[in-house]
This record gives sequence, C-alpha cells and structure tokens, in this order.
Amino acid sequence: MMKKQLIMEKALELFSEQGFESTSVQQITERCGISKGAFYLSFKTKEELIFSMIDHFLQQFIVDIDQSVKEALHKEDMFVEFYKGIFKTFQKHSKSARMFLNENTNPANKELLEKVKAYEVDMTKSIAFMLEGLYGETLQHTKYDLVYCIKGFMKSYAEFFIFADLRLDLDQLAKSLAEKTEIIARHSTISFITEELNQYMNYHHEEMVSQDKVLELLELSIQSVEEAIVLESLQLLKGQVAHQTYSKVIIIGLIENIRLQPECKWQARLLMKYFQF
Amino acid sequence: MMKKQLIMEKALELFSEQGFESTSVQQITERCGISKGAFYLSFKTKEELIFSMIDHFLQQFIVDIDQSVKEALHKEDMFVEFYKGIFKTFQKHSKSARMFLNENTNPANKELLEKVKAYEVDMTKSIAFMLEGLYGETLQHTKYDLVYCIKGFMKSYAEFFIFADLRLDLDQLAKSLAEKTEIIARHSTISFITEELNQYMNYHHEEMVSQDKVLELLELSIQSVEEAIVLESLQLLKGQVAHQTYSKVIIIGLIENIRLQPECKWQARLLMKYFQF
DNA sequence: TATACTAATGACCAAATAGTCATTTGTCAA
DNA sequence: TTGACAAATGACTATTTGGTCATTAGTATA
Repeated sequence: MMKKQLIMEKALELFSEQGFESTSVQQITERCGISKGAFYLSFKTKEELIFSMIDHFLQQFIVDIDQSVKEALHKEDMFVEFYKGIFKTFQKHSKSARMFLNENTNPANKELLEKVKAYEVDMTKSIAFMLEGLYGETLQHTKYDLVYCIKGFMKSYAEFFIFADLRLDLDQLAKSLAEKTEIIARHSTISFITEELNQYMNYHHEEMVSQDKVLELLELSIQSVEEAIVLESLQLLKGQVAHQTYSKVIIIGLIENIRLQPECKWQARLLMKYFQF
Repeated sequence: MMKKQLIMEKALELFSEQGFESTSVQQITERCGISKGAFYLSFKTKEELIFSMIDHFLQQFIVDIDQSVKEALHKEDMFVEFYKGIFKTFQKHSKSARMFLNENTNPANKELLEKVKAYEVDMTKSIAFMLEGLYGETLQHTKYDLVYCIKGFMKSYAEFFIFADLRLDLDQLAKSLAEKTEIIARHSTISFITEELNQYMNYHHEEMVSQDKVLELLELSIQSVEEAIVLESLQLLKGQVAHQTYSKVIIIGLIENIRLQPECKWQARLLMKYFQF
C-alpha cells in the first residue's frame, strides 16, 4: 500500500522535528495532502502509526548497522570500517536516528520504550559480536565495558550528524575513533560491567522471536516481493518455520537467497535468530 | 514562595516520568493537591514553569558537576575523583538528569532546546577546563576529542543510574572509566574535532551573560537570603555590576563570600563569567 | 465584631485533540 | 450509460487541553 509509505515518511519528518506527542494527526494529514479519514484507512490509531514507524525505520537502521559490522569483520582496519559504516548510516537515516535518540529516553509510553530498547539491545549485541570476532577470548572480562565505550562514542559524536548539517571528514572521524577503541581494547584492565550486569540490562529487554511473529512477517514479504527465486525461498522458509523439514545447510541457503532483497533484510535477520544460527 | 517549590518538585517527577508534552497542568495540580487557579498564581503559563524548572534544576546539576571538577583538579587520581563526583551527582539528581537527557534532543520548543543546550555547553567547558589543568599544552590537538569521549562515557554509563535502580560500585566504575580516559589521553594521536568545529558546536549555543540577567538573578538572591555577610556581599556585587567601583581582588573576595550559600552558587558562577575571571 | 486584604477555588471558556461515519468521488466492467 | 464497488472526504463528536475569573475562605488588623 502506497499510502502507508507516504504517511510514514511525512510523519517521520514531523516526529523528528517535534517529537511524537507534539505532532497531531491533523498536521500529518496536512503535510501528506490527504484527509483525516484517509489517514484512518491506513492506520487504526495514531499509536499504530508510531509502532509501525518504529519497526519500519529502526529495522532499516539496525540492518545497516549490522551490515557495517559484517563488512568490517576480519578486515585489516576493522574498527575504521565499522565506524565509517556507522556514521554513513547516521547520515543516511538521520531522521530515524534522531527519532531513535529522542524517544528512547522519553518513556511517555511504556510499550514504546520497550520496543525502542529492544532495538538498542540488538545493536549492542552486534557490537559485542564484532569484538568477539576480533579478540576472541583475550578480551573476556573487559568486553562489555568496551561495548559501552563504543556506544558512548557513537552517541557523543552523533551530535555532529543529527543536530548540525555539516560537511564532515568521515574517514578522519572513523580513524580517530578506531584508534581510541583499539587503544582501550589493548590497554584497559579495570572492568565495571560484569556478565551479570550486562545480562540484566540487555536480555531483560530483548524482544521475543515468536513463531507467529516470524510467520506474520514472512507473509508480509511474500505479498510484496515479485522476484521468483526470492518468493519461492520465502515460501519454503515459511513452511520450514511451521513444520521442520529441511537441514540446516538448506535453510541457510534459503536465507542467503532472500538476504539481499531490501524488503527481506529484517526477515533474514529474524530467521537467523529464530533458528538460532 | 513555598508553592513554587512544591509545584516544581512534583512537576519534575511527572516530567521525568512522562516528558513535558504528555504532562498536563491538571496532573500537576492533582499531584500537588492544589487547584488549577493556585497553579496560575505561581506561574503565568505552563511554559514559564518549564523554563523555571530548567533553570532551577539544571543549575543545581551543573553546579554539582562543576564542583566535581574543582575538587578533582590537581589531585592524585583526578579522573577517578571526577567520575565519582559525576555519578554521585547523577544519583542525587537522577530525575533532573533524566529530564535533561530526555529533552535535550527533543526540539518540540526551539527556545527550550537552546536553553538546555546552553547548559550542556557549560558542562563541556568544565571538562575542557579540567583537561587543561592536568595536561596543559601537551594535549592540545586531541583535547576536544577527549572531551567528547568523556561525555560519551558519561552518557553511555548514565543508563545504569537513570533507567535502573541498582546498587552499583561507584568506586569501581570511576576507576574503570578513569583508566580508559587516561589511556586515551596518553596514547591517542589522531584527532577529529578541531578548534573551529568545537567553536561552532559550542559557542554557537552559549548563553549570553547580560548585565540585566545578572542583576535580575542577584536581586532574586537578595530577597531569599537571610545571612548578613552573604546579603551585604550580594548588595555590593549588585552595585558593582551596575557601576564598576572596586578592584578585582575585592570582587573575587565578595564572590567567595557568597559561593557556598546554596541559593547563590549559580550567581557566583555567573559573576565569574560576567567579570571574565 | 467588623473591615480589609490576600490566598485559593473550581466552574467555565475557547481551542485543539483523536477518532467516526454518512456522504461523495473515482474507476472499473457490463 | 449504467451500476457496483472501493477510495477518499470533511463535518461531526466526545474529550482534553491551557488558561480565566467571579466567588469564597482564611487571616490579620482596628
């Protein structure tokens, strides 16, 4: 449905400018050039719009961050690549990023906060995964602190991307932060965040990957995808989620088939989680 | 006026729970146990309340941070002391901190954003000042990056204080972050934030210290302070702001007289700025 | 007790809010 | 041209919002 897309895009602008609470449905419909009734044909309530938006935009955002991690992994200058990817994502999705940063502290709505937190946990885990890839066991007890340092760097330097419209030297920034990250990784000895504390802060908020949820999302993709191979892979995967049939290697292959399709990136991610690969 | 205090305190609770926009005057008056009319005897509008609150609570907050810096300066474990002070402040003013973090990204109101940003700039300068004290010129071109790293650490670890109610080992946390900070200071060579970029991000938002503003705030203190020495110092300082009379050393002495009075801490800070000491 | 004054109340207002629904418009195939 | 169906409209409602003001309660002085 094209209308939904339009509404979400214009709403994102308004939300990133004013926040959720101070944006009215009226304003949204005005900016879209549609009537109030038309809005309620696409979304049952204003809340439903907000939740849809969080899923829609933060999924894109997280998938890109994930991609940065994956591409950076095992490269010579892993952290440089990582930070470059991160901040490119910040530039590309600056409106989403702003909304993300705005509303993840503002607990006007408990459920909403949980949802945003869940995405942040996702990001946290991506970073931890990257560190494990590079340092293996050698980092062990300072790992989580390093994760929080990296997140701190991201949040602090995000200011430059989100609140000012500047031409910035991304390479220089990435090099600068990569150096700092490596230095900490190599020299830091005193840790604060224990395994347990990390568990408490993260797993606590983690979103469940339920069978129903996965099936629902797969169905959504199936209806919007055209390409034959992708479509068939999705259908097979849907069958697999309902009743296990194929072996691990086949499933991975099927996920690989859909992974690059823009509409399926999140589904691919979720399936990996669901099958615990 | 006692009513004002009561309203601001209860409003702080509500704002830190729900944010500005989703808190109504009705809710505030209910929690205070007063009528709607009584509210408007203390504040002309809801906006005036918000602005008063930002000044009231963020001034306390910044003064405490400042104090942490001052007390830490030149000590053996400067950074440990600094971080300990910072996070104690976070615990003590957790509601203010939450409001601060909530609303400094949410530009529902431009003026409000400017005000909150101005306080953040204040904090940034405090940290820069501390670094200058410790490293002098040796740090020069990586100084501002270090400031942003420290701010990043603060923001990232603030999560533990503001969104969870945990018993935390502050000493361990302070040691851990101090070590990281020192490591970066000592080993980092690649900088990103130039003098100019820092100027652009900070001085841009800096709040003017106008004569009128200082006089107004001094008058406010004069009316609320009882102690003779403090009161007389305030009056002399007010005269001094209006027409220069005394020498620098005398003025500093007078500021010293008022500095420890809780109601005057912010005034002391502002006077130092105003006279450019 | 009578007077004067301030502090506090809550019914009231206009404006804005999220959400509804009878009606109109647009677009097909027959 | 007609009829059937979906898409879109905007006047409407019920509720909530920030803010006002005639009235009342409380208190101190004469």
